[in-house]
Amino acid sequence: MTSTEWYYTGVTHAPEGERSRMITQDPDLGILAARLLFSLQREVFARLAERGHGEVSPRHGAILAYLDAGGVRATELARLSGRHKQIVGRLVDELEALGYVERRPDPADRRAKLVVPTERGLDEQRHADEIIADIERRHAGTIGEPAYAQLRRALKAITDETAAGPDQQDDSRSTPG
Amino acid sequence: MTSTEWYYTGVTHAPEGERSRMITQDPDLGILAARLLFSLQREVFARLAERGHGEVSPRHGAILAYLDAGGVRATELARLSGRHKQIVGRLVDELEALGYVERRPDPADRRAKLVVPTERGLDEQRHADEIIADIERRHAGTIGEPAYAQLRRALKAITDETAAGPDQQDDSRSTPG
DNA sequence: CACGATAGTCCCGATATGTGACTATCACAA
DNA sequence: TTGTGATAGTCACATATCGGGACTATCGTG
Repeated sequence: MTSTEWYYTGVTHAPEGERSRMITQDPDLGILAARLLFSLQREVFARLAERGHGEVSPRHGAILAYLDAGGVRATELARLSGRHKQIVGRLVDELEALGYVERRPDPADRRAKLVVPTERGLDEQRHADEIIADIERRHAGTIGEPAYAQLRRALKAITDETAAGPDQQDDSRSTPG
Repeated sequence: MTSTEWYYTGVTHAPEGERSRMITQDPDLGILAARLLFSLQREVFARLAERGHGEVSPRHGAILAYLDAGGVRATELARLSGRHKQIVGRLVDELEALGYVERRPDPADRRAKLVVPTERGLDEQRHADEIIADIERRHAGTIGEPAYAQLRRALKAITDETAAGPDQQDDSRSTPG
């Protein structure tokens, strides 16, 4: 989790000298999004560590989250995750060294290589999926199932409005899996 | 925007070879949070740049978001933003060089210094507030005012459950100020 | 007035990211 | 079948960013 940025607030007309307090009481959308993301990252990777996956960091989530058993090209991973292909290459190097993925030649294109999860990589994915599902269940318990379902729909609708790429920094550097 | 991490997905039981596609169709909470945060960051700082504040980055948001006219101690900013105090010190150095803040001695404690926004800093805050409010209005238009109000309440309720500090990376590196 | 804690800063090393260039291969068309 | 421009992946270098340790000044308490 190299969390890398902060945000702002839509607090309206805070009286002088009270801004920092108002922001903590009525945080803007950026702060809410950041808290949601980083708290999720913390918990997911802490729990992954307890389950034998202590060497992967949120950075690797950009790769792990989008792998599937059939293999995915690095370029595709870059597109999905919104990272530069050089960075994807490095992350794949690291994951390969840790035994989470393998590179195989793509039979359909000799320039390309498929990034394929190993059994360990698949295990990490399963654990990460479980952990996130568990967190989501907890949130559903906090605000109620219907409210949580609506929250997810609303987030999906809002985020579908915007696209993103390497120069648009879409991604979810937050997904571990 | 040095966005720095990605996340995972709670996709349940994706059939082999279909994971990456399912994730894009039904992204997990981490990916949703990341997209929300980074798209907001991109837009806020792009629009701030158009309004004469092109030299501040999302990193500075951790400071700018929590300043108020009365001044805030660096330690308090570190606590609010979840960054280490060394980093806060550096960000304040940068903002001071750019003319957004000043350091003044704290009359109540000769060890401490108050970080006080200059007129330029206050201008940035006002613009950032307006931009975020505008984005929030757009989102409300997309999913409806009541749904958006509920989204905000739900996010607040969920994020209030978790605290965060320098070693818990709460913050919202996303807020510009 | 001693003692432990706190505010802020400096220094250094570790981490992470971005850019440019390069090779191999592909797709398409003349 | 050969030439051309585009694409996949990688290497190397520069830059940005962060984290830990240590240090000074000051506080607060007994």
